[in-house]
Amino acid sequence: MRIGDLSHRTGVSPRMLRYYEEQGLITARRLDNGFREYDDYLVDRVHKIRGLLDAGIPTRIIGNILPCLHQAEIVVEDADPQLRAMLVEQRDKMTERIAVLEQNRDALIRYIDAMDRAAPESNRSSGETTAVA
Amino acid sequence: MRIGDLSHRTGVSPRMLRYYEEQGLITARRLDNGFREYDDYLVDRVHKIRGLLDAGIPTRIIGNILPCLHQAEIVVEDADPQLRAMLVEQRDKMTERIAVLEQNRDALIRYIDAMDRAAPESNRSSGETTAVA
DNA sequence: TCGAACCTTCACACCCATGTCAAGGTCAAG
DNA sequence: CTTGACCTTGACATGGGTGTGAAGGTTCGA
Repeated sequence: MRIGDLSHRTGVSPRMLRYYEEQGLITARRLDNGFREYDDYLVDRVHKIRGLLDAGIPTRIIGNILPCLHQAEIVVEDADPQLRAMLVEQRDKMTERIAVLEQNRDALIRYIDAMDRAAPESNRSSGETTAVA
Repeated sequence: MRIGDLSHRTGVSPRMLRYYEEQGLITARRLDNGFREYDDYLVDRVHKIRGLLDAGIPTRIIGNILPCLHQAEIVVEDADPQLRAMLVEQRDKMTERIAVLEQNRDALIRYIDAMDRAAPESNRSSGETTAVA
């Protein structure tokens, strides 16, 4: 698949796909004409990158943890303590971010509920659920 | 409390406190000499701002949702549907971010576990727990 | 053969969160 | 009165993620 295809399949601009490559997050083979050729698994990978980026993780960190994210048990023979420390740090930062987000989301939920209770009948702008999911 | 105090109590630089004020996230009274004077409740507020910023929420959004975050039931008489839509959107984005972070953190946890199983005895760099907290 | 649609690299430009520095005012302690 | 620690505003700088445009190559269908 070429860069336009990957872009369409992921909703990420070609500009950004080249940037992620430059940052070492994805790699592409090259066709004879110089065009980038991407493997299918990169669609998922790019989605994962987007999610992490949106969650405030910078590309440098993403690059570090990405190899460890797909499945464990694979190539865990090195046991580099540096790497382990970094992973533990990122794990804890994520846990912290999760706590903050949950707390604030719950406050939002309560506020929205209060609005709805204060003004029944109105609001409810089409196909949207107030459920917590 | 003046800016240096607030800075010490929150770990946020004076520069950033002024910036948050400029962005409408906090406000300060002024003393006769022009110095900013902060109320105690701002310590918590600044911590909250930091948490949201670290979680990838931009100041503009923070400014919008912050008034709704402290307690519901207060001044919910307006029932502006614009506001409600924005809150719902942010609630959903947070839920999404939480899901992404949990998923990736869990992958990290599995990977770390796998490392530890592959290389017992070593690692374990002092006072750190592998528990999920 | 031509044009459209794609690709390449490179560069400039933007926003945002942040640091840092300069030039100056306030105030309390020595 | 001076010094040092604090405050003010304003400006310039930087890094990260992103958009956009120029100048040019490839490919394919009319």
